[in-house]
Amino acid sequence: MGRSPCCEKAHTNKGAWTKEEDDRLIAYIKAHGEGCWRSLPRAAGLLRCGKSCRLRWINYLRPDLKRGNFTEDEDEVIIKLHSLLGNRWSLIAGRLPGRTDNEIKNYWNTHIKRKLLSQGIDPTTHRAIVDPSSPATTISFASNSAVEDQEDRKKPVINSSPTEKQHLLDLNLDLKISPPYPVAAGAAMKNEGRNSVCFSCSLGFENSKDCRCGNGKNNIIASSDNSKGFDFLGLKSCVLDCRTLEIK
DNA sequence: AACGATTCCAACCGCCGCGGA
DNA sequence: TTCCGCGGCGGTTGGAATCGT
Repeated sequence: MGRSPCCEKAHTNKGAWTKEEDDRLIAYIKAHGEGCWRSLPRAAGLLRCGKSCRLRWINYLRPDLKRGNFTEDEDEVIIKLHSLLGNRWSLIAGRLPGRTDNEIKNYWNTHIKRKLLSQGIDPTTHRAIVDPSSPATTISFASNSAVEDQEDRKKPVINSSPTEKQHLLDLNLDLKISPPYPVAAGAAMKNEGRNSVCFSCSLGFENSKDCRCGNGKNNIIASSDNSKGFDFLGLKSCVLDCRTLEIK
């Protein structure tokens, strides 16, 4: 039994897309926009399954895609976000304009994994690979009360003292989203002068009466950075306030 | 030049969550 | 409340391109 296939497999092409198929897909989406992927192939005159069309469009044909090598900055952002989000490639891609989840996933598997391993960092846990014969070292992006400087807080903290090691050894980087502490959030906005958003806005409820940050349309305050899309989790600016995340 | 090994990435597969009936 | 269809996601694969011998 099981789920019915997403399309009639007997009459669909597979494998690499031809120039003609690309042109048809582009022309159709330009004329009608992205929409019902299931019916798109037939409407566009393509012998492809809807999923295949969607993938081709999103990963290759979309006009806003940035092609070419990843920059050092992008590398850093990917590593940082991966340490926080794990293999949530679509979330990571959402923070890198012009990059797709598939592209980032491939890049991670082919480049970054190797790069981290060569630096002695486990790409899965983002911890230093422990050599049983040497003292354990832990790398953590968790907020560190001993490091108050904002810039320093964004850098990984390498701990190798036995006491700190004990404390952080079982740190689980699985994250849980929780509302920011009102006072802390307010203070953060006031002190840091950056574009933080309240929990309502971070969830996309920018019209909510609960909006406290002023980014909502009910509280129109000039916001240069957030004019395009909202800053979910504060990751757009690559500044993730650990106070809004609870580390298990 | 030829061949095998390795790397890279586009595309596929199957599962999951959401929303509508 | 349950079922079903759909879109989206992450893991995996196949084959082209590149490299090394």
